[in-house]
Amino acid sequence: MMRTHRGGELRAEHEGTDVVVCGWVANRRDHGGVIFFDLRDSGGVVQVVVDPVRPGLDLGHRVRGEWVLRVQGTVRPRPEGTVNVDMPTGAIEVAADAIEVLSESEPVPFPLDDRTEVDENLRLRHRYLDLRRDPMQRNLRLRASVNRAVRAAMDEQGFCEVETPMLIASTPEGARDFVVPSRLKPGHFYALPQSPQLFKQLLMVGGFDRYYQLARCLRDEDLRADRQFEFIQLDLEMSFADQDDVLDAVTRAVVAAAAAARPGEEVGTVPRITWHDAMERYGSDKPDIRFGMELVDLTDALAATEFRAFHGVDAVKGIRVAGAGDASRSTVDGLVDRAKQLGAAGLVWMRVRDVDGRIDVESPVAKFLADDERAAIVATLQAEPGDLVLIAAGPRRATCQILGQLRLDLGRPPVSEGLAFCWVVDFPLFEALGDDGRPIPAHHPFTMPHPDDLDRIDTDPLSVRSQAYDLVLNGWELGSGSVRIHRPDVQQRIFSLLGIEPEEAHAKFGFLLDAFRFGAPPHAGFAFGLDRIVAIFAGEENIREVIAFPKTQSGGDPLTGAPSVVGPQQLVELGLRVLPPKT
RNA sequence: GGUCCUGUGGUGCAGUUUGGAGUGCACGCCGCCCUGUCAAGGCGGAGGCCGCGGGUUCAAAUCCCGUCAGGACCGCCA
Repeated sequence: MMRTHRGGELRAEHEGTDVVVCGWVANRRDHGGVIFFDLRDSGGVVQVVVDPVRPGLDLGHRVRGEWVLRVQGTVRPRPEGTVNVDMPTGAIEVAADAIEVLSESEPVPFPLDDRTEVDENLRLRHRYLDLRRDPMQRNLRLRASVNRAVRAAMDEQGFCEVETPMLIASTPEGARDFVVPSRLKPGHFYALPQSPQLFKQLLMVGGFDRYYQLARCLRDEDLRADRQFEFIQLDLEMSFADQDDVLDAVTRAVVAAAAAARPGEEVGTVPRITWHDAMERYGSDKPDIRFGMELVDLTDALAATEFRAFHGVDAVKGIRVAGAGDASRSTVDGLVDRAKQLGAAGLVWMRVRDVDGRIDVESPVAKFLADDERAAIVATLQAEPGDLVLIAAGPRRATCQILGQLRLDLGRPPVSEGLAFCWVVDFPLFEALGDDGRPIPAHHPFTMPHPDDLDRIDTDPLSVRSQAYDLVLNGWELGSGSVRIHRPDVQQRIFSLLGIEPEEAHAKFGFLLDAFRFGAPPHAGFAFGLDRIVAIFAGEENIREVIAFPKTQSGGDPLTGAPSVVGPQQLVELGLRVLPPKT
């Protein structure tokens, strides 16, 4: 037997026990007459005491950081006054009787303690060392417990886990596909799945009325702090289910995940907000509802104003920054610049003041506003002396989004603080009209329109809501889903509206449309990103911190050197020829 | 495709604004000393293509141009 215990799990109750522990030397303190090692294993760190004059133990002087040791010894209480209350194992130590060096180590290229912020490129090049560090150990173990909780929650609700293929046909919709050349059919390619979307709908037709999968998804788009080429989604689909059923099932899964990751932190009921309200109140379709500072509509209050910037515009909206009335001129000028950079024509700021018992505002534009208009602004925003008020005017959507961004700039807490899930429902079916006048789907073309809006689909498509919904946590979009169209006639209407000819539809999605001819159940589904939810649970701003072997922003892996060139023979076999680089 | 930030012994930083000898701090590494430390301590030592290339200059870590790498963001991500 290699070991009897994990050293990091030894406690006072083990006193007197003969143990064998294995691990890495996290630190050594060689006093000459006595040597201490901090031995690290997956359970934590335990102190090993070595008396180097004992036979066989003089090698203790030679031992260095990150050597792998097997230590046989006795667990004993630490002497009076040497207990370390900061360590879980601090009450005891392992008195070594024998030490076996299992593996030596060169000096490591960066410290493995968690006090030092190490260059990320260096961390990734030696990810196997980085993984030894406490934050990575914690994050990946947290991730595993989230996976476990999610699976348990899905199993409990009667979902059946089904794997779907990684090598599939490319469809031109959506993100850029990763493609894989076919050897047996040169000139033909597989695509790696952007999501199991079509397969899970086929599973519904196939009678698996509750499917889920921790699905690996791949999209060849530029990387970000919250986006990698490949990522994991909890993907699910339900037959004979409506939007409420899906929201309920997903809520149970994320609440279970939160309970596993953040025990003792109450998630509560997950609120629902319509897309329209999210845009109006937060200026975003992924509202961070952990804090207030909501957008307030001032259009009506200023309907009669003669102030040019507010006159005759689509919308005037404001936010109240509580207590920021003492912001310096350079600070507010910075906010104006920020707003302009975001596309605003300008930004009006007002310091709310108490003038002889009367609340009024101090602002460069105060003189252009009537007394009752200034009063209306203060009243509508419920502003108080000492507050700063920011007002933007212009096209409604843009104005909301600009103020929404300022709201985040000014008030957003660190992402790790608190857990505020919310559902955003009633998304518009179409995002906008394309250059050809055709509506552009906001989700995907299988999304069921809202039944109340169906009659406007031809006359006023942009006003049509869909049965699509997003899940948001602390202002991060975790995922989205929808009720699907399962009736060929409705699907045909949507396709023709989008300008997709029957032949084209058949070429792209023929297998799904065929399947729907043979008794397709009504179904709905969802998918949310595990990397993102785990990152937030872990208090990380960056999903690379919860992925064992992530890619850099330029899509490379400094550890393995991917992507790399392949040999000519490999290309020949695949029927490929590489073009010379563009000059 | 674009904007911005960063790149200095093994590591983390300062130095760059205002050009003047590779100058400094902390950690690590090597050697010696040391019996209760836990970021051990003391003494001594080694270690540099200032990312790379070009330019300006009497002189460049420092200014300019380009390039590479990492990061943040825009575009992109149905």
